Amino acid sequence: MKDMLARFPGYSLRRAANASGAELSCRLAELGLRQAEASVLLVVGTNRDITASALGRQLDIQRANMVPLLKLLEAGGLIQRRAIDGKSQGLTLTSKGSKLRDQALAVIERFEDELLARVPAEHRKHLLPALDALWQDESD
Amino acid sequence: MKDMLARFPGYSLRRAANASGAELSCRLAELGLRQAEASVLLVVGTNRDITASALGRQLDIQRANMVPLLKLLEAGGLIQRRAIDGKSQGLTLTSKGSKLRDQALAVIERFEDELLARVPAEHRKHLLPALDALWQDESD
DNA sequence: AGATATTGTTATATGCAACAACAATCGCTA
DNA sequence: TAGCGATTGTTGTTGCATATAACAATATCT
Repeated sequence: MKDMLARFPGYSLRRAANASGAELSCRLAELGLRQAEASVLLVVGTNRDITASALGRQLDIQRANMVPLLKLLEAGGLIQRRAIDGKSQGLTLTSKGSKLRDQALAVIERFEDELLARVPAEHRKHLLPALDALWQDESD
Repeated sequence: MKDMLARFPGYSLRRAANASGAELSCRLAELGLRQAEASVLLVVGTNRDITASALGRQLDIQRANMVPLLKLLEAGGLIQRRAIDGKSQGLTLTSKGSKLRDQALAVIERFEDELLARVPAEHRKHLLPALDALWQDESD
């Protein structure tokens, strides 16, 4: 049965990420947000005037893919771009964006709590550090 | 910086899955396989004459999305379909498919070993059970 | 000042997954 | 056993996330 695949952490990782991702997407959709958009709101909210490409690096989203993302957020009146110099542009939340950010944060925190609650107590505190080791680069 | 997101297991889960998934895709590409295709080979290899929709259920792939996947594998001479009854069709690996399955398995096992090696020893054994709790349904 | 790197952008391609609809077939039950 | 409901394989379409290549404008380093 699932013998073949369930013993692979990598496979479990993919399935778990898909399952939980789908769930989170559902909940964020009620705010009219997708995951990538919500993550942008969160980061911009705590990093005033962060540059578009710095944001992309932090979220591991290619510069090119940030464009439609930011365009949409700007069109929705959630973020504001202002020129820092002739090349870069700083990002800020509008007040509308800031409110939505707070709502998104609440949704996400609730989601994360429930997610963690699903893992057996013995393993719970190990999950985050184990996951972090799989992607967090030593450098940054 | 990453303060905002790194404390969320769900976010870490997504990033870890993306990172490791990209890596695995790379390695499987050398065999001309994508992840979904490799997983089909593995499961069909251990479940002779499994039905297309049963396979989809096991891999959590919609019936509709199995079609092009299986079509490609069949066109590549890796699997064979034979009618079980007028409705269902059983899947089997061809000898070519079987060989490729073995290669894929070797690649995956190596990948999984290296993946696990990256997580600190204290957390290592907790990873799989913790992940499983996030998606494995109690039922099956 | 000039070579080099970075930034924002366009355009395009791929992989993966979701949904709706449909004809054919199977299986249960009334 | 006749028929109804569920299942199977399939088509077509959509959306989302991600990847790459190319480009003009600008900043930065030497």
